[in-house]
Amino acid sequence: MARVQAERADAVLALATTFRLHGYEGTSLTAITAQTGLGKGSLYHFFPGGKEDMARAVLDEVGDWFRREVYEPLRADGPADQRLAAMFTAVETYFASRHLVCLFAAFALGQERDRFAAVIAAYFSEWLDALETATGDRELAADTVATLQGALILARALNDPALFPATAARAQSRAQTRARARAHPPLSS
Amino acid sequence: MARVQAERADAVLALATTFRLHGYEGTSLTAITAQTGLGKGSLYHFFPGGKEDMARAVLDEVGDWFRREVYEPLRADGPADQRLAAMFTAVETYFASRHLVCLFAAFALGQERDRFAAVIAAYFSEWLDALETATGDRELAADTVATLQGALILARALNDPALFPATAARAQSRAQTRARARAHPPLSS
DNA sequence: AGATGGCTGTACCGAACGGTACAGCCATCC
DNA sequence: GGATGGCTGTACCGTTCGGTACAGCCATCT
Repeated sequence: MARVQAERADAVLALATTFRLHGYEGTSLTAITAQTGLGKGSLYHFFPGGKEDMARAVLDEVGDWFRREVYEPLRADGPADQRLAAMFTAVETYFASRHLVCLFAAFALGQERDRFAAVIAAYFSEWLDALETATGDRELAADTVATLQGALILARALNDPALFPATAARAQSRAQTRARARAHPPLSS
Repeated sequence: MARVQAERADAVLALATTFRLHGYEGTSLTAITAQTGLGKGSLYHFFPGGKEDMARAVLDEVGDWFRREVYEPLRADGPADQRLAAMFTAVETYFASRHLVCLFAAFALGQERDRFAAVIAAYFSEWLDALETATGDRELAADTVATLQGALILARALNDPALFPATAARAQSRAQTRARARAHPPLSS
């Protein structure tokens, strides 16, 4: 029993890499068997729904990770500066070891968006909500997430990994400055 | 003779829509024949290199458009405010009628990135260079392009088309403000 | 030791894939 | 009114696709 869940979880980790590198359409079952080391029989035992089932498991796993490591800290107690810093640290280390690809962004661009529309929208709107909770500014939240996502694309497109943390750092100080200004408004406002 | 080029150009336009909606891997020759109204024979007459040749023609066409309508105005004479405004107007109207998908971003995320790496990198680095020329600030250029690209993803993911122009408008005023500050630095700096 | 059942590899399926070959249509030009 | 050649539809190629069927291995439990 424990063996089952452990190996399925391992498979999900390997699947995440494959889907990240090749996208949904571009991921073939052959590539999956190579990456996971599992035969088709095992795959369809763990994921009766086939490829879509596998992708959904990966999206769920990633979504849970962000919920736990990114969104919750944003809603925690403490100064906004600290909560924002926690988010940026988590996000930067996450994508640095994930080939600078956000799975949800990749799925949002292709035709697979319709198939996974609900879970994709949930991922981003939860992120926006948590950031709005931390900063009190919905527009700032949108600008921040957009900058991060765009920086991932730029870093991939220019094949310049350092561009992501550099852009993220500027977005962080901008967000912290504006959140601070909002918490302690100047007299003129 | 004129007939040839005209029909190939028409095919490229139809191809752009197909690749935008389905990505490179997700675009089948069957879908292409349906969208363009051309049989495989005609397609392989116009594009001897097959699917990759078709995609490359589309990327070239889009790249030329941006070079002409976006990058050149950024390098033109006149106040930075005006050049930036021209860029944002062109970009917003462009993507609004293109399903809010940047073809180069979509290709940068998938496995097709390697195949088209050079032309993808050229598209973004030319954009950054032109923006740096207009604002004198490389980091501002990166932040601006990243915000625009991220806003496209957010708008697609949340299925909220209005999010793109709203985010773009904030990025525009931010860029104009900072470019203005750079041109007329305050005494403290 | 024997039975159970979760798990696995392999062979295979029909469909669709990207790509090729080629006969012929039909507007142009002499 | 031929002859030319750009262009087109169609049949077909080998390969790979996602998915299924199933026999059997082997750790567990009695």
